[in-house]
Amino acid sequence: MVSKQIAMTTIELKEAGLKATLPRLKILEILESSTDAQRHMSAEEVYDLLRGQDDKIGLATIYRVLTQFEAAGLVTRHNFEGGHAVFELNQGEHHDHILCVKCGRVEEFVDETIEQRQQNIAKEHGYTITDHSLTIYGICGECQAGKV
Amino acid sequence: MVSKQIAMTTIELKEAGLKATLPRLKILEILESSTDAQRHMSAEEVYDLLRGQDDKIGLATIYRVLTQFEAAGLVTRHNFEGGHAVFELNQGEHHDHILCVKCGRVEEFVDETIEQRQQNIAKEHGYTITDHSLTIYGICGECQAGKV
DNA sequence: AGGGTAATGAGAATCTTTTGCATTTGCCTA
DNA sequence: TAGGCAAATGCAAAAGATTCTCATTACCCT
Repeated sequence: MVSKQIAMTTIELKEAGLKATLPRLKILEILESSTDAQRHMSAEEVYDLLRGQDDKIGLATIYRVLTQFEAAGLVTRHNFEGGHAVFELNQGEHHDHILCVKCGRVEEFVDETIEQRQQNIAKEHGYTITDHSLTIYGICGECQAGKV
Repeated sequence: MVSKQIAMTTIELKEAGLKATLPRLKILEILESSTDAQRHMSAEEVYDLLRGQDDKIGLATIYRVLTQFEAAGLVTRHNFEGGHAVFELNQGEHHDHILCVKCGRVEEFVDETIEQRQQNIAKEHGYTITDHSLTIYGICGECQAGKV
């Protein structure tokens, strides 16, 4: 039921300290219902998906809301290559990304050793970590296999 | 002597398979003479430096040349946070970055353990690595010390 | 030195993201 | 539950970064 979905997202927004407005609910819904293959979406993609289901929400609002979600810790913004940022719903633990430069597929991974080393490196340089981003670019198995 | 500098950069360009034009020589010179504190420059910054020494080179050319340099392996483009790319001359070995979100300082580091783990992760996922980028964001010692 | 080709400059165009402002909506109180 | 205020939204314009177009200029080869 849509109403139950909405009810849940309303609570999430309230908990994040954000007023539960319709645009915010819709955007959060889009992010939560995204499949693995499209967990990483640009503002434009969210905009198009919402237009597709004829909830017209202004692009400016999408940007504003995603930025607020980021500040509230609900989503993470990634500056992968390509000139536009992509957003991902925060769920589960922190992870890094490996993406295919041919087909654009994005996969996630967690590596405790790397996490640990990063902490050490920051300490050695006298930094307090606020964030970090590790992205491996490569060619995925499928793309190596053939079709391009 | 400037002429010796030019002579050297000319050779570098030729070796990279690029015609040795004046704009390319000037841009390469700027990159090579940059201090550690400004090894990572945006196209706009290169443009301003060149204007400062009254070699007026169009911004479009800066972008074109930097992109060619990247393709030729002379420089690396980084998409740090902040909406604009920065370029860095390739010299010495590969390295990653740790940067201060307060003052913008960028430092470099190399960690063999992390490099190794990345290779393993790529292999586990069936990828052939073409590139990777690890950036740690934090607050440097100086900025923690005081002056916001 | 002369010519063909590739490179450059300037500005227009494009793309992504932000902002200003009038209008609307969520939420709290009476 | 209605009323009102502050916050949120939509639209259009602006801003910032990067790319493209095309006429002009500069390399490089012979």
